[in-house]
Amino acid sequence: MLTLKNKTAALIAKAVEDKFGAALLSGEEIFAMLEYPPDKSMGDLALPCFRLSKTLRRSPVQIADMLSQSIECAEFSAVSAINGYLNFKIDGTAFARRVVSDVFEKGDRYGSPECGEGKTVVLDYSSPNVAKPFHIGHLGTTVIGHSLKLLHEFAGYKCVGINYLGDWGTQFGKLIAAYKKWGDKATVEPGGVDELVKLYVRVNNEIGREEAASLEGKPEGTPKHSALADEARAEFAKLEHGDEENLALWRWFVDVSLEEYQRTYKLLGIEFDSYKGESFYTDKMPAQVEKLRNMGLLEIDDGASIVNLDKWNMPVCLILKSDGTTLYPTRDIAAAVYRKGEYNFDKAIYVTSAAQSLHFAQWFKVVELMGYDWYDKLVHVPYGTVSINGAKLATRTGNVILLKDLFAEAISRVRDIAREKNPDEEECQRIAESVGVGAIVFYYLSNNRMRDINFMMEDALSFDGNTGPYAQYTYARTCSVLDKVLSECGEMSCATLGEEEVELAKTIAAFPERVNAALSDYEPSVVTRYVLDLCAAFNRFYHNCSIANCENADLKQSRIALTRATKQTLGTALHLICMQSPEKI
RNA sequence: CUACCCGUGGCACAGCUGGAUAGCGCGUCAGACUCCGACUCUGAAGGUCGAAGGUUCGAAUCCUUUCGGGUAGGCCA
Repeated sequence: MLTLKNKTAALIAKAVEDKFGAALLSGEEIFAMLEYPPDKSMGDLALPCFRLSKTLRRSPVQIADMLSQSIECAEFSAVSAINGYLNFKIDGTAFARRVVSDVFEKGDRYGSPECGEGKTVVLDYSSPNVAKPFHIGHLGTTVIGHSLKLLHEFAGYKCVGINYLGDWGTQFGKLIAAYKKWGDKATVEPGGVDELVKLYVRVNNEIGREEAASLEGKPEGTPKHSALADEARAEFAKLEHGDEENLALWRWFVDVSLEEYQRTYKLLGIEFDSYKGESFYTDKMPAQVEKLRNMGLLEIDDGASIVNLDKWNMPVCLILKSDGTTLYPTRDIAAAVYRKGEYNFDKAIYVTSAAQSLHFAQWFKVVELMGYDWYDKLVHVPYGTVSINGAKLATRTGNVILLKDLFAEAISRVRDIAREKNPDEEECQRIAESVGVGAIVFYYLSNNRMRDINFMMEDALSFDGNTGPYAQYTYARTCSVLDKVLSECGEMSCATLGEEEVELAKTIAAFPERVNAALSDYEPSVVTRYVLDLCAAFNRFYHNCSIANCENADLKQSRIALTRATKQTLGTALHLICMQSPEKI
């Protein structure tokens, strides 16, 4: 459709020139004005002529009339003027033939914008905090981030997926202190992150209790105190100074956590190229702080070192605390500089909650002020917050869903259904994993990423309507039909096609521009919605047209070809939103 | 207080570089399997697009104001 749109725009531009003299409008201008009519009975492509009436000094109705008479093209079965709109109806059969052969020719590259050749993009996403539960709040960054990676890979970019682990900070002092007090290998080894979380919660509660006790009976304004908190600080200081015991414990905590996260990543089909977390950048920050200071960007305010961003209507960006220690933005800047050096990226994408938008705007600005000319290659991709069945996420009240539990639930539901049809236990498990996890991913990626998501358990796990299982089922159906006609090649014939077939071809043809939109808006949901459009078009076609049982031999070949093209396109589209496409369900 | 994001049928969401009767799913009601996998398809009911102004030939879409919800705002990340 894209190329047809181009061609149409050129044709119109020429017609305008013929009728009104001189080159009044360029093909690009016309291209931008072309749109898809709301109702297909009006046509397949339309040019509203209202805006042209000023430059062409005619009424829109007249313009449409005049142009309709002077445009001829084999691709169109009709060009008509209606109420100031110039409508084009394409020759469906010819169009479908072209689309399908295009799909066959490009294969799994069909739909790629091919705009990333020779370019590198670094994507920072998922990035869980070590020793903390990996819950539904992390689903957004993980799944949006990975989909963006797949989209960029599809476009030809070299991609580097970075899991910027939260593996450093005072919380490790607390954890180490807690472990030394109450923990042991025998519980943490099998218990994993859950055990670490228990220790962390316990140490925090204990510190809170000690602090409250320290205030009891004391006059107002007495600073609170906790011996355990002091201990935790001391443990972290030891860790920072390279104490071997603490370092070993820390590494172990990281490994235990990562091992567990990997299970979730594996279910999602995600692998990262780098796991360099916060700890990696600790020794890279001083150089950047020094640079800031030398450039005179740093101001001291209340003892803290800040960069003033008044001019850009933003609050100050904190670089160093009054005790001289670093902060989040400091580390992000150091990490960005390091990554630029390491990967020389053409784009660095950060997928985090929209709650961090200000933070990113601030440190991006600081990077610019530091004179790094690649500051405009930094992209923050925010997304809305998640609530569960209408209630806010809260670890304290227990209103959280761990990702591993959510997936386990989804998988078990699918497995129950799959068992009824499939006796092979191993295959059931495989299917259950891809369909169960796919249901959740699809549900999540259905929404515009900026919208706050209200995670409705029942909807997420549902199989009816616009769901992941529906999409995968449709894919499996294309496979199943093609299985029946294995021996036949299924090339487009000269048979005249009906409405459902042409509609399907048009939907297949729309894929490239949807991929383009998803890429330029950093919006995977565009692909998700495309998947639904394609499934709807195919199911309608499937319902109304016999494929394997079609009696007209020519028509049958065309229908098989359309089914092949659907399978190819749907498979690619599903892949782009982190979904597997099993051949059988 | 300031900034950003969101506000579309009962629910959950598309549509937003302005364009022809505002779409899809769930739910509700009514239909369709001697037929390639019914996790399917067809139809009906249901909306003053939060509200008010403005710009325009034309506004869910742009501007202003306003209401409601969310998030953030110097020593957390």
